[in-house]
Amino acid sequence: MARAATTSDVFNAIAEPQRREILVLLRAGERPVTELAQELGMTQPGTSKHLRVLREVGLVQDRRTGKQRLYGIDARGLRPVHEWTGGFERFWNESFDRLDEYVQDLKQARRKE
Amino acid sequence: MARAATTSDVFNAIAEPQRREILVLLRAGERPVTELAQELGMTQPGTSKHLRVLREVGLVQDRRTGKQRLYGIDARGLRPVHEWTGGFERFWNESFDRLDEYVQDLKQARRKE
DNA sequence: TTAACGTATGCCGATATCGGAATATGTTTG
DNA sequence: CAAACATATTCCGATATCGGCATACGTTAA
Repeated sequence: MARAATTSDVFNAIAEPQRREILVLLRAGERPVTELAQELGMTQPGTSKHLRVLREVGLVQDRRTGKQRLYGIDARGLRPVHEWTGGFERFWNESFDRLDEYVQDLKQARRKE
Repeated sequence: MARAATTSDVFNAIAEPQRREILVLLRAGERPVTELAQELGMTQPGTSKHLRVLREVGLVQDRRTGKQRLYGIDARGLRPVHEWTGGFERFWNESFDRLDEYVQDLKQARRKE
């Protein structure tokens, strides 16, 4: 088995730097592929492929206007990622000393099992 | 070029479900590989490999106690991910109505093609 | 209809991934 | 030292990835 398909998982979809960059660019508004390609410094087909992945996990939407196809963001899918990482917030909010303390506590609790 | 090495990038490291599960398990306290392997339902070598990736991006630390090697979390590296996704917060904080409206607009524009 | 434009898809090569099995490394105990 | 235990590494196969290039598809305009 190789890695799970990027296509099915948001975590995987945003593991790609260029795709993250696309999302950042789209935050400023809808854009056609060609424009994105230019801003990313990559080819149009390459950009189209990244957009496809993002579309399949639901992070972008597209709509046609004449010959153009405008891509827009739908970042709701990022919320689970934000929340998941948020579940670790105490690990960077607590001071180092307190973190150590916490870890010590855990150790002790575990010993009692 | 294939995908960037999991080894150098936190986004990539947490793209793997099993690795995310490891982090969740470690949130409750330090654990040796064998225990993690059991809880994940995977082999010890397999688990060791995931731990290596997590260690290389700095999300876990290990320490020796006798024959055992205890793995503990160091989730500070997740902060950038949390913050990056936080940059899109307004897209899911905006009222559903407004978002819905937006989506309806997109659909309608599409029907007109 | 045909031409021109914008975009998507298909094929390819190089590489990385994940999991399994066997084995190597390292630590403690007798 | 040797045996037992805990963990890491290596090799492998099947598959997925990303980027480039050529080309197919779809829409508009002449």
